Amino acid sequence: MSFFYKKGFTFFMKNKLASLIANSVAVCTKKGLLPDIRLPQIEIEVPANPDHGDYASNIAMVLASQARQNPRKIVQAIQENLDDSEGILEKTQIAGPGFLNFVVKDDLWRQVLRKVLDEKEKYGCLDIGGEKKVQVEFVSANPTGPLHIGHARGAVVGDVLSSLLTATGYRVSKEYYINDAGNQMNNLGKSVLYRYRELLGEKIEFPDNCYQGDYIKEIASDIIKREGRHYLAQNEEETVSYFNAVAGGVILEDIKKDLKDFGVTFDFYFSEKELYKDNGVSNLLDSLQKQGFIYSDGETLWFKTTAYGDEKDRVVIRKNGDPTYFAADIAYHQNKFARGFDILIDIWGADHHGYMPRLWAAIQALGHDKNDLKIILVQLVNLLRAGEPVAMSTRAGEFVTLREVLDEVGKDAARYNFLMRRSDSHLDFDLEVAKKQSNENPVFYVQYAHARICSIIRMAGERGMICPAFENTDPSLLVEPEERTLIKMLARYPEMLEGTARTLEIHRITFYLNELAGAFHSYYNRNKVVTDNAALSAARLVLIDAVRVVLGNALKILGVNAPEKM
RNA sequence: GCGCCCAUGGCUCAGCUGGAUAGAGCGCCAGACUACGAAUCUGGAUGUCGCAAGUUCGAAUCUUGCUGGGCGCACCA
Repeated sequence: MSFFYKKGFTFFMKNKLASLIANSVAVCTKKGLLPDIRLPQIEIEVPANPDHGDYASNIAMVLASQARQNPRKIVQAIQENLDDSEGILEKTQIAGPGFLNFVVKDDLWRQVLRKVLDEKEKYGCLDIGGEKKVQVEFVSANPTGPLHIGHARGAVVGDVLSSLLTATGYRVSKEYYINDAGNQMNNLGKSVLYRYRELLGEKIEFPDNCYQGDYIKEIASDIIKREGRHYLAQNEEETVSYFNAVAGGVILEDIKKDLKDFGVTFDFYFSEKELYKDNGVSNLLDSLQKQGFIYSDGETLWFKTTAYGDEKDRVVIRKNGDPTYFAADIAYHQNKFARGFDILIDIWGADHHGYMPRLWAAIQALGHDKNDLKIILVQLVNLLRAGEPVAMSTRAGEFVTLREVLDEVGKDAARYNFLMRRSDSHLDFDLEVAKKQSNENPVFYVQYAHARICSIIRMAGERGMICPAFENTDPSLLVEPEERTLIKMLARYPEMLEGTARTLEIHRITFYLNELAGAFHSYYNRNKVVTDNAALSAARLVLIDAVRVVLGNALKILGVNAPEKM
């Protein structure tokens, strides 16, 4: 019997069972038990209740109206004519309104352990991406201040998504877009100048649009230390521009360092200024105007985004002649495609959702499919401390930075907490809870399962029982229901990754991990792994080693440490 | 006013894209270490899946309409 299944056990079994059913229906038709009908897509599902078998098919209910027969009668005919010549099934049963339930032989399930242990850290890696080039753009915060907790969530989502897509066969590039051409950056330079003057004795009223955090003061004070006070006498515009560059550079380096300590790295930092080189933006607009996507009302230039379903057209060149942010963004996305990416993924704060239609319109005008740009919205983080909201304001400089969160709760807990909800739903992040080393904090639950397994294997080794290879064990000794549950869960891992990659809903990984860790803890408390029975111990060591591998693989995608001791 | 998202036990959320008796964690109650790690486990109580229609063998899931909440609706980024 061949157990070659590239996309995982479940995928393999579903195909197998679907073809068994298709054959049986054909036989039934030939025998006159069923009328000559068009066979629909055969769905094989995994029942929520294990009493309903390992897999189930609703085929009889789907056929019922077409065949004008009672579903129970149809399913009986199908069951009786099922030809399991390979002997993969323990039994089949008919249940409910007409489900056909399949129980797969335990021997077959146990082969999953062989696969996990053969492939080790590669187990779960898929090739569904077909080496397509994907670019994930995320964080992209303007270097006007340190990253705060809201950025942190987007950072983890982008980072984990990138790891996931890499593991499932895409070629991924992670990019950070630096908005350094607009007037926010100008305000940064101005803010530094105000602090500079203040530090040198002037009395300053800070305008609303200036940044007032302490980091601005530090940068101003560094400039004074290094270069003195001569900027007081110089042309303000030049000084602001220079201070801009200095401050932007310093802050960007700090951001990079914070991200690195958070486990987030980028392949590329892209500066908005690049887009304006060689008149890039205006050349692009010219060419779009020739194609009829852009028109003038005499004073301003408009992009006809309504042609692609936006609610109104959008300005690209203002009355004063300056291009809008949108204009640069069109050029940026054209640039991305020009670099050869097949799929673009943008990760935005959910408050930007109104911006989606115009960007989709733009890429369609550029000749791409709407589906080539996927936009993931990340909802804001509700920061709490012991249940009480923490005030946040960027301008006033009152916010909790990524750095502070890292220092307070650590990388693993912070990352895991951000991954426990769908990214498009609000997230309460409680600093006190994230710090707790208790079961209120699921990251420890999962890490503990991993450490516990390592500990058992260590202890077995000390007693002279080295964790054996699958070939040297008798897996048929694994007969406990908890063992079957664990094996089935390991088998589901590649399929879970596939669904996660397809939907880009990375929270599914944390839910899977919680379940797997729970199944293991439960098993552990009921069954002793290392016993006097050498053969049984060997088989169980192989089982928990496979659990360890899968826990480790999934945690690796999340960028969370899988400790051997805690 | 228009558009997008959301509504599931007391709280925070899942629900594998239409399946069988809707699940976890926290909290509450009652139990389990002379034991491979108790950061764990076992059992119990809690639900008109916001409301109302529709689609079909079958709806938390799809359609429409309400109600209630979040967020957008710049020649800001």
